[in-house]
Amino acid sequence: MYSFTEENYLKAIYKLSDNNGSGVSTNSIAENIQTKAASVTDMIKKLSDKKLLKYEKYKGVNLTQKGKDVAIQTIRKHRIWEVFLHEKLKFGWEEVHEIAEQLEHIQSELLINKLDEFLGYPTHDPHGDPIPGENGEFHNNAFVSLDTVEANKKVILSGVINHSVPFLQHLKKIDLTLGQKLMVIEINEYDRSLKLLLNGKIEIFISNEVAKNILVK
Amino acid sequence: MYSFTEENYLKAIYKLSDNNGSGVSTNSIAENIQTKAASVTDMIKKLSDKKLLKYEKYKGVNLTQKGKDVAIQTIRKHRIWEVFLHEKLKFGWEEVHEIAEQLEHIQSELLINKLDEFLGYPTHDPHGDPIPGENGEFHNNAFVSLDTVEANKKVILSGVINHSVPFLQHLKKIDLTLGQKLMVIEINEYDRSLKLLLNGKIEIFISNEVAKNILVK
DNA sequence: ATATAAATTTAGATTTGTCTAAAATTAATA
DNA sequence: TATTAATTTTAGACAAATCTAAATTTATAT
Repeated sequence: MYSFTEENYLKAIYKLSDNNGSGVSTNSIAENIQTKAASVTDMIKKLSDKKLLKYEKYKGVNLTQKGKDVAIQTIRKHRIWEVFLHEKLKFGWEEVHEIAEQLEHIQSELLINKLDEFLGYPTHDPHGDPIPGENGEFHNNAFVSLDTVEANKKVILSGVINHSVPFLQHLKKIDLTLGQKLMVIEINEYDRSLKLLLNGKIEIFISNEVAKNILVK
Repeated sequence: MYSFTEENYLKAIYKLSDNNGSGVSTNSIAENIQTKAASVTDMIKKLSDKKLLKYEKYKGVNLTQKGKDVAIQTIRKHRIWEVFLHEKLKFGWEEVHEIAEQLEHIQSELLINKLDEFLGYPTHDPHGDPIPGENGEFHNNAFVSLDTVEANKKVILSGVINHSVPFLQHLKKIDLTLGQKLMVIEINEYDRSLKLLLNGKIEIFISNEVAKNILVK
C-alpha cells in the first residue's frame, strides 16, 4: 500500500508531533530521518497529495487522521516484532530496534495479528513502550522517571526514555532490565545520584543522568 | 548488501539453472520474475559488473559461485521463514510463500540463525523443499513422485512439485498434507488414477495429474 | 527597521529499476 | 540458403527517492 520510505516519513512525523498545534518542521524531519531538507520537501508534497498530511509552505506539516493511522500501525508492527525478537529469539533489548526497522515494513495484516496472538497480545515492547492495538488505540503508561521516586518505595523498572544502544547496554550490564524490582535507598543531595537495592539484595549506584532516563511504576 | 531486486534476480536465475551448462535465457528470467526482457538485460549487466554472474551477449547467463551463494542464502531465509509461519503462526502451506517472499530480504545473519535455532534447525520447509545449511550445503531429498509408487507400499507425503496455491488448497481439502501416511491401494490402468488409503483408514481417489505432483518417501 | 542568519523551497541532476519501440542477432523453416 | 520468426539488446524515457546549489521566505539581532 505505502512504500518503505513513505512509512518511515509518517512514523518520523508522528513521533515529532507534540500535538501543540504547530507543524513539524522540514529540518527536524530531515534530521530524524537522516536525509536532507530538500528531500523532505519533495516527499512532503507527495504525502500531501495522498492526503496523509496537511502542508503549508514554510509552515511545517501535520498528519491527517489517515496519516496517523499509517504511522501508528507501523509503530505497532515495529513493537510487536521487537517483542518477538526479544522474547522468542533472545535478542538483547539493545539489538531489537535495528532489525525491527526492517520487519515493520512487511505487508500483511494477518501476519502481524497472528504474531500478536502467538506472543500472547503483549502490551509493551522490550523498552517499555506501549503497543497500540489493532484499531490504533494507545493505553497510556503512567510511568514515572526514577529520579522523581521517593526513598524506600518499591518500584518495577518498566521502561526507558533514552533508547540508545550504549545506554541500554549499560543498564543491562548493571542488571537494570525491564521488570527488575528495585528500591531507592539513598538519594545524594549533592548530585542527586542514587543508591538502589535490586531484588532486595544487591546495592548499586547510578547517576542522576541515568535515573532520569529510567521509567518505573 | 544486495538489494531486494538483485536477490530476486539471483534466486530466479538459480532456480532456472539446469546445470546442463547452457546459460539461462533472458526471456525465461523475464517470465519467471514477471518483468520485460529489456529490464532483464539491464539488470544482468549490473549483476555481471558485480561478478555475481557470467554474461555473454545473446548467450544467456550463468551464476558465479558468489552469485550462487547469495541465491542459496536467500532461499535458505525464505524456507526458514516459511517454517516459522507454518509451525508457529499456523499459516496454511498455501499461504506461507507470499509472505516469505518479503521476509527473505530482511538483512541480518544473526536473525536467521537465531530463528533457525528457535525452530529446532528444520531440514525442510512446509512444501517439503530442503533448507540449505548456513554454509549453503544441500542435503538431497531422494523423494519419488506418487505416480511411480507401487501398490500396497506404505509411504509418507514428503513434498510437492507443483507449488501453486490452488493445488496446495486442493490437497489440504482432501487431507493430503505434509507427513500424511498413505498407501496406494489401486492403480487404474485406464487413466493411471489412484485409490489411496490415508492413515490406514480413509479411502480417497486422486488423478494421475495430482499424483505426479506429490512427492513421497 | 533593516541587515544578517537560518530555514525552506526550487531547479536541475543522479541512481535504481522499470518500460516501449526500434535495431540487431540468432534460430527456424521453406 | 534465403527468408521469416523469435529472441535479445540498445536507445530513450519515466517514476521514486535522493542530492547539491541557488533562490526564496521567515526569523533574529542590532
